[in-house]
Amino acid sequence: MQKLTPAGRRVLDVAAELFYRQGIHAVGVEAIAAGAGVTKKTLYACFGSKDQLVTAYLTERDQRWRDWLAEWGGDSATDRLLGTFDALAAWMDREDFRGCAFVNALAELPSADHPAHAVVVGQKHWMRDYFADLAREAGVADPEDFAKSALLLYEGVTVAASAGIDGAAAQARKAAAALLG
Amino acid sequence: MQKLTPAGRRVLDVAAELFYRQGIHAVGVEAIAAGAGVTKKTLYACFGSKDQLVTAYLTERDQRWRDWLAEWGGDSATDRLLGTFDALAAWMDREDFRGCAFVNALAELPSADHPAHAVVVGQKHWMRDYFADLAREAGVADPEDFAKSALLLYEGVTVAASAGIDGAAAQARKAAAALLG
DNA sequence: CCTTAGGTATACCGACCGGTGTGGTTACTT
DNA sequence: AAGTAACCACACCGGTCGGTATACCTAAGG
Repeated sequence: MQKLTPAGRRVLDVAAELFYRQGIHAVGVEAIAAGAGVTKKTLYACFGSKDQLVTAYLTERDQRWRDWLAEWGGDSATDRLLGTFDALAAWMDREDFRGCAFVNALAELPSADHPAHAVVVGQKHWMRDYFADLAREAGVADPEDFAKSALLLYEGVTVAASAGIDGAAAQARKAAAALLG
Repeated sequence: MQKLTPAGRRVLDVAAELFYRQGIHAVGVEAIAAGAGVTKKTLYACFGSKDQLVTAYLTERDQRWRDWLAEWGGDSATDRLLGTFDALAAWMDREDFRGCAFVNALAELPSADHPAHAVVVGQKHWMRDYFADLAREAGVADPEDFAKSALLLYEGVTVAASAGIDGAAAQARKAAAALLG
């Protein structure tokens, strides 16, 4: 995403908030423009279409999550590996959680042709590779195998939490530790 | 759900297909009525509102999944426990999978007041209890703890599969077996 | 000094949304 | 024979959707 004009920046911030909070289909461009104190004309000048605005929203959110993870230190590779679930717990605490934005987007955008689809798929594969890299560094016997299981636990956390199941992140961390052996 | 008239039955079948395939917001009552060969008047006589139709769709899908699980036999409690992931794999193969209908519904219906919300939450808690009961029967040391982890894996499978990750169900089964010790 | 980028405001477009009203037809029940 | 439940056809409602058109304003840069 190239640099945005001040108005474009406001639009993307408001869109991100509304899309996540209320869902993509449920939010109209009119409401986004109004929330950003901007006319629809400006919104369309900056993003071209609602679909592209959605894609920009997901792309930026993906980047923010990767930055969040990168800053989440840990002494050893194992610490950083299991720390992923602590980072997730902390992320979910920041806002009133409404599930994984990428999973939610997938639910609302069935067409595989939608540009947002690739962003979501990319994010999940990146997470799996992230787990695999750390597992390799930690000397896990089969890093790819562990990474696949870790991804399942990771995705399970967001779903379970949004369905009102408490302590999902801590549970996932415990299970992942058990799988490490 | 009380018994439906033939027209109501067709409406619910078509609605289930369209809601799952295209998403709830993306499907209008007009399209459902047309698909069922029925007028909107009849649709509203049978279900009252789109929200109630959505709720009926999820409720029936929940029941179908429980029936599917119940028929999925297994010699021992452990077999039935791990067999859940085989049942899930088979379920996902039946149709061209588009994720967990309940998770998708949650993504599209942010309001916790929506009657469908309770159906989704109920389904997830039922699954956790299902795992816990089987784990207890199988003599697992801490059945509740295992059930929580199993639920995470279970939810992870549907998300990962819809994000194009192959072999998620088999991976979950393997991980669950490892957690059983 | 004049152009251009980045805005403003407002009105408009066709299409579709969930939901209702009116009235007529069929078929089974009592 | 009368009544009723289940359905059809069709027209209509106010509201919102994503997106565009016209016209004007303002500040920065050659």
